[in-house]
Amino acid sequence: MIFSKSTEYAIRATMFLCLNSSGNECFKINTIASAIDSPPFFTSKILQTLVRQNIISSTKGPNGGFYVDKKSKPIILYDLIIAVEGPDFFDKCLLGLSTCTEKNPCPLHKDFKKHKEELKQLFKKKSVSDIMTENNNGKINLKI
Amino acid sequence: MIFSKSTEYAIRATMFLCLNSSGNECFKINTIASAIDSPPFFTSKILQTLVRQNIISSTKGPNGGFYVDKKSKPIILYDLIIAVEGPDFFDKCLLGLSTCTEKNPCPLHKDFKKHKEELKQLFKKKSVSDIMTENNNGKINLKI
DNA sequence: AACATAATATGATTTTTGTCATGTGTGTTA
DNA sequence: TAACACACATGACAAAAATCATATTATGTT
Repeated sequence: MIFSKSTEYAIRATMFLCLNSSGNECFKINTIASAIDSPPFFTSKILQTLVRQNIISSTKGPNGGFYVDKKSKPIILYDLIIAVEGPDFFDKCLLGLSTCTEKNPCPLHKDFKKHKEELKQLFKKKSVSDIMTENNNGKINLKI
Repeated sequence: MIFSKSTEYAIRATMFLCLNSSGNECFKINTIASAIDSPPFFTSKILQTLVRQNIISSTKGPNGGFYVDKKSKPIILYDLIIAVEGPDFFDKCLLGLSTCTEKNPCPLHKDFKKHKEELKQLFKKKSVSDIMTENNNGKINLKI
């Protein structure tokens, strides 16, 4: 609805990693992609940008793959989202106006501001691990 | 942020029409497009789909153009949005899962539901004219 | 040394966005 | 009333961006 496919894949893949990593094990891209029903090569590219931005980690070679470092700080959803969508994602104007500011707002600015801020805060306060433990009852749904 | 360019243009153009129509006057596409800083031919196509869906009106010939019928029922933002984005726009899964339902939710479903519903209600209760009168103080900002 | 896997670069496909040419109806005017 | 001009309607086309696929390279493991 509001995210690009790239971001959808990024979130679902990271969720898969957080869900299945008890220690520091790796998952190769084919395992991840088939677990979340995504195109492997495309997903691989997205995960590589996450690695470059230190959101997740990877190692090459046999038994290599992508992983999350359980010991390092948790992955905040907001950071994950803007890593793919760009840093100003949550500050864009609803009507696409670059001139839209607090002083010179677009007609929808006032009405939308509250909701935008709430959404931003939701994603800022929740980590991917938080989400996974919240959903710990029953099977986790990550497939199309 | 959450809308396509098509929807952005549709909303801005409709706002322009509501703002400038006291009686039943017409505005040709070049007037509209330059008022909202949008590509004229592309905008024209979008407005034509709005006409087909009875959201706005149009007439051909000299002094023709697009217009809003002030006497008919107000244009609800929700209707305008789904006229362009499609009827299921506000019901799509955040993670892009078609299997995501209340019984079988995606991991973000519960957290996002409230916000999605609030957004939906916001757009359902406001008409374009409402928005324009709300912003009646100062110049209305519809340009890029 | 052989192999497995991510990293990188390149290209193909699809969707979105934007342009152009022509058709169609409406009003004006001679 | 017939010719003409005007503006939307329609469909074909073009460009750009997003999505997806392939081939090659680099790197770490065994």
